[in-house]
Amino acid sequence: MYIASEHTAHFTRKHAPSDGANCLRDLFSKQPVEHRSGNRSLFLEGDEAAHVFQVVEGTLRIFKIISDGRRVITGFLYAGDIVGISLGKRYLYSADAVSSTTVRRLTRNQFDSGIDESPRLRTEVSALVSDEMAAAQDQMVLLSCKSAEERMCSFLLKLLKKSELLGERRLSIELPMSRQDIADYLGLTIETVSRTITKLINKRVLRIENAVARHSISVERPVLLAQLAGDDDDCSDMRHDLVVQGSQRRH
Amino acid sequence: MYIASEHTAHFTRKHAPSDGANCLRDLFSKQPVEHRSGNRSLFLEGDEAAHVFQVVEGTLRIFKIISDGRRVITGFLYAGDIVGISLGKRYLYSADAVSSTTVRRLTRNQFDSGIDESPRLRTEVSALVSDEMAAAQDQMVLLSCKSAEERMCSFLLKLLKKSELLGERRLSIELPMSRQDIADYLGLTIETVSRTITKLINKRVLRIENAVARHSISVERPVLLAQLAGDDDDCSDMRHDLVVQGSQRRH
DNA sequence: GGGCCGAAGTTACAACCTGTTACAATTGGA
DNA sequence: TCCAATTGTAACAGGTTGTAACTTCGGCCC
Repeated sequence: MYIASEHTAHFTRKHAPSDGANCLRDLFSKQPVEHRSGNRSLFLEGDEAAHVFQVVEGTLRIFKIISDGRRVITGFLYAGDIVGISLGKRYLYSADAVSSTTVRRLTRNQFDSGIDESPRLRTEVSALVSDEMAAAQDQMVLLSCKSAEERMCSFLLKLLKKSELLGERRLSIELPMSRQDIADYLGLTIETVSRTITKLINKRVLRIENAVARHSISVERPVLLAQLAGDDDDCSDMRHDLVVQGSQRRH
Repeated sequence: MYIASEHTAHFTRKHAPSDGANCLRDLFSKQPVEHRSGNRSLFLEGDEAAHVFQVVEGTLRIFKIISDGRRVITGFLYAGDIVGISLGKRYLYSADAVSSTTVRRLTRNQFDSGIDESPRLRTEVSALVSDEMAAAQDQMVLLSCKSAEERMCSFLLKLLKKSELLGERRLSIELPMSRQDIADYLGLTIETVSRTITKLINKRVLRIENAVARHSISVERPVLLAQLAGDDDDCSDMRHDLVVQGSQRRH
């Protein structure tokens, strides 16, 4: 199972103790780094889940190919994230590098025996799996009933928050993946992604950095972006009052 | 976290040993059964994850309420399934009963100490979590790029397979949930669900049982149903050849 | 350096699916 | 029986997609 960044990647870094294997990061630290270019995949859906990977640098793409050849990207992984904690025997999805990427790997046995020794690591793994599940749920909500614009804004907002966590001061987003990748992740077509970005630029929400063409975007109005994303954190305020039967219309 | 039925529920039943706590089912067996009618929920999203539940009979509904009041159902749970193995501190979603339902419950502590004692139970929990993740991935694929008809057929096919596992001989499906529930689960509107079912009846794929109105459906042409569902198990055959960049159109 | 070429991205327009709205039909309980 | 809730049907509108252009970018060769 891949790990859905956010809190977790952050978490992994923050609690870094001196040595031993007090956090998952330490487990990987002695492994050699491997380099991956765009086309060779780390593993394929259905392969025996022999390894667990940690992203050192770059971006990974987690995806499934369905019967008619279409691709569904179920997640992206960034530096610090861990992938392959698939508790089953086989990977549930394929993984390859979006751009030039370096990873470390542990065999399943190394990983399992590593976490067996330490209750602390077990807790960390549990937290990672839980985060991954939460990310999957959020993605289901996004795909269930958000418009193209809401999806695009949610996606950008997530990237923005991530770059803020990493200590970026400017409101700029690096998009290592292609428009096609974004489309396959958000359940849209490449044209809709393009059109939506253009619309957001016209609304003065975004601005294209002249630098690296269209893979660097600056956010002019982050507040508007958050509003357009439309996920006010699933309204954990208005809970106990209305757990009514039907939902409103519009999907 | 809820557990996504299929193999798992089956698994839980099959390996039932004599006594002790050799499988998760045994952990629950001594707990008293509780009855739930439609409106009182088991727990709400954001609540402290204090309990783990096992469905004894009936059907549960797992859902989130988003900011504008819409409801997204992320899963249904049937007899034998386990819900609430949320490894985090709080539930990721709400749960209530679709129809009259009975459950057993363990406190988080009871559950945790139960599985801590037995490596076998830990393995079982891992498998359940893995299955849950697989179900979430499948749902993402469904919501990403399937048409209304494909979604409806996938849903019915899943229920059909479940009833076959339980030893049903006739090709009939019981739908305990309402059309609105199905709509919120498949990311459609109630009208589209209605239209699609009507279309499938006209195609002689389905037939309405005159009995319990529209909550009992018989499948006339299961093969066609499977074809229309369009998930040829994510084409695990055509793997190693084309892991190409872009996907085809149509989402 | 200049020009050709392909890949990636953008834009325009028509077509289609689904959501919206409104109303009818059926069911089940008061 | 009436009434309310659920479900089914139909016409319409709207957003997203599909198709097909065009533009931009980057690499390659001369």
